[in-house]
Amino acid sequence: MNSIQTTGLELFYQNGYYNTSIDDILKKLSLSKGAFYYHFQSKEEFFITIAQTNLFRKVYHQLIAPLEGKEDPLNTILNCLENDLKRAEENFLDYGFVLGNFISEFNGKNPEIMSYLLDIVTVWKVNLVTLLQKGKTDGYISRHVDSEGLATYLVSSYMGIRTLMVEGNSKQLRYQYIQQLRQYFKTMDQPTSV
Amino acid sequence: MNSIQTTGLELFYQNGYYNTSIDDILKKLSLSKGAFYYHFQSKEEFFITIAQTNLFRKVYHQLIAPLEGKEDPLNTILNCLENDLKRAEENFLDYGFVLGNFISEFNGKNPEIMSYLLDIVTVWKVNLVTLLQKGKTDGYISRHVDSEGLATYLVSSYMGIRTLMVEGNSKQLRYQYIQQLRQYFKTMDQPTSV
DNA sequence: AGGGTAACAGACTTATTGGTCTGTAACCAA
DNA sequence: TTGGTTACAGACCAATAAGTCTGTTACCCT
Repeated sequence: MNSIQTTGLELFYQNGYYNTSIDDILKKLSLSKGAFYYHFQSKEEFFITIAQTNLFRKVYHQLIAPLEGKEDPLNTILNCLENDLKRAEENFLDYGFVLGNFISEFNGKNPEIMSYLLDIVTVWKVNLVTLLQKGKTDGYISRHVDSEGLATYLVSSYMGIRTLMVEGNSKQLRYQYIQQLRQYFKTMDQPTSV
Repeated sequence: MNSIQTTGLELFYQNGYYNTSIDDILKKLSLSKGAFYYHFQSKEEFFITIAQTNLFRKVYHQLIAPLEGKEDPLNTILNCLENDLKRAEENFLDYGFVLGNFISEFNGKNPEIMSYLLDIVTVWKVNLVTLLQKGKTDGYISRHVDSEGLATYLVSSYMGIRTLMVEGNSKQLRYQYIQQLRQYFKTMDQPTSV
């Protein structure tokens, strides 16, 4: 059932995987154990299903899709990240970056789940690299920029700022982060007149 | 007992707080429940003690102390971060950035513990800001640099890269991260000849 | 020596966990 | 109508959790 997955991701995100019981999810939906184990083999298989569908869809929708079909890569990336930070900020309760939270939770404990999570990161990064490369051939970005390195840097810094933003002054953090990124991007602009 | 705290932090770091039982810690030390509850009131109070002493000491030792008494701030910071990434890389099993892991684990679940963790982040950030400010007055850093913003950016990006480095190619990630940081820092250098 | 206390040992309690199993209501084809 | 399958309900089970409680050492002070 789709509602089980949706609620599952929601609670796993809020409380963490190990800290969320099947009963918690079922209670919220007024369902029984029988319902759950009819559709899923185990808690682990359940989470993997969620990761591959709901979680991936979420990341794609928020961080990859907004990049498609745009012209100026650096500004597009900047806007995409800023929008996502704003969305997190408006959320009364923000629990950090979903993907990042799960990665740090499963690291060293469940290699199989880890690989699925890191796959999602890879897809995100590959999309960034592709966009940056295209930006270079299109003359938006200076050719001496290391696309791979920049993508790594973007992903990591974004994961970090989302982790930090759980404290109070998320607005200021977002402003500072975007400002620094903008400053950095300036050094990579390829003046269109060249 | 100090060994309980040391082992406690070790296991909490490896498996997470909620996924580490008191028995796990005691089994590793061949101690009994009585020993633990004689020294600590509860698991929570135990962790808070660890956070305030062992965890803080660790962060201070690795990320703050190496900055003290140095001249050139940007290069000092760069070297400090690079050394810490190398140390993480050499660790056969790396479990990410201790502080970052705990922050994402306790977020939304235990506000009290969260505040202690965020305090440590603040101390780190304040030290960075102070160093950057000093760098400006000493003529190492251009005056138009936003120290607060840069510190935020450094902390967040470092937390993120440490989270990412748990996958296989940590060496490449470290290289890319440091390279990007170096590139960024170049734009802030104040030529000493000016 | 002996009384007292600090520093434990470990059995026990209660609550919660993931998972199993039997039962049952609704529906659909023949 | 009936037989069977789908989609659940919920009691039950074994394992594990944090925390309690009653001992029992070892040592210090007098």
